[in-house]
Amino acid sequence: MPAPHRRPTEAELSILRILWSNGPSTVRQVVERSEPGTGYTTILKLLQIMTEKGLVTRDDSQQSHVFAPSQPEEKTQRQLVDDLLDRAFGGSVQKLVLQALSGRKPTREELTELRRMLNTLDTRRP
Amino acid sequence: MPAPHRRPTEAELSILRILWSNGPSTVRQVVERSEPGTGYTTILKLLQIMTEKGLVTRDDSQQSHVFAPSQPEEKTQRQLVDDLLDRAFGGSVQKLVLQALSGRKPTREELTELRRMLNTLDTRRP
DNA sequence: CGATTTGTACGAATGTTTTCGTTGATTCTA
DNA sequence: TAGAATCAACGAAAACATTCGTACAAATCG
Repeated sequence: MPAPHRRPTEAELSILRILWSNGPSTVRQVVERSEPGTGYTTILKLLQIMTEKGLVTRDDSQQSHVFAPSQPEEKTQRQLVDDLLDRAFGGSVQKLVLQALSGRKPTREELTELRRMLNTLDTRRP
Repeated sequence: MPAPHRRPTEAELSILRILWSNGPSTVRQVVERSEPGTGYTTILKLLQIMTEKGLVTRDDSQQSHVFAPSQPEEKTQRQLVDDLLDRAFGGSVQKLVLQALSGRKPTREELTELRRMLNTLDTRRP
């Protein structure tokens, strides 16, 4: 029975990002897309740990096992942002958005896009 | 020479939050506001490490040293959110905001407030 | 077939973060 | 002033995260 999800560590998140953008992958495929110089067994070990934690699933029907994220990207992202919201922003979405936007200057298009998002959330209200 | 800022760890961030909301504090004051059961020397040690890292400053002119954050809350928050943006959202502010908002249902007031923020950012454009 | 390549498993070394016991100094109090 | 309370310093243990060497199995190739 898969334990409840712990937050992925730094190295684990790097691997998840590769799996999300490239789809289910073998160890070797992950290594190829990792930071150059990262050892094969390092990635393998991490994937083994991630399997134990339930962060990824493993298909071992082939000789080279194939790993896939067990959660959709969005769900993990939401957990991470919720977590940061609690840990650093006292739960204030406004403050978080403000800091996110003040870091990089958003283009007018991005602002428009954000407004559209807000409208969608507003009208879809119960 | 103060080393460049590393990202505060989990425990360090909890302490920073207390310092931000309560102002400069002694070890004891931080302990009182920490998770019940946290040992005095645990907090002391963390504050010593944080002083070395430059995350807090120490006023030792009194018998009980007084610690204060060396960066304003907003600056650290921005570092953290920028960091998460890179590590988990591929730099997309929209995706981050979307996940932040879809987590907790924002009230209409919050949405209004967010729109006001966007407008301010828009009109203050160079 | 025998050698090389490609793969998993595992354990141990290394590094980092968190916790706490102990020591000795200073201050308070009876 | 003696004993109790409060404090900073420090080192080491415990917990967690990362990296890699080694062993051995399966597939591939000459």
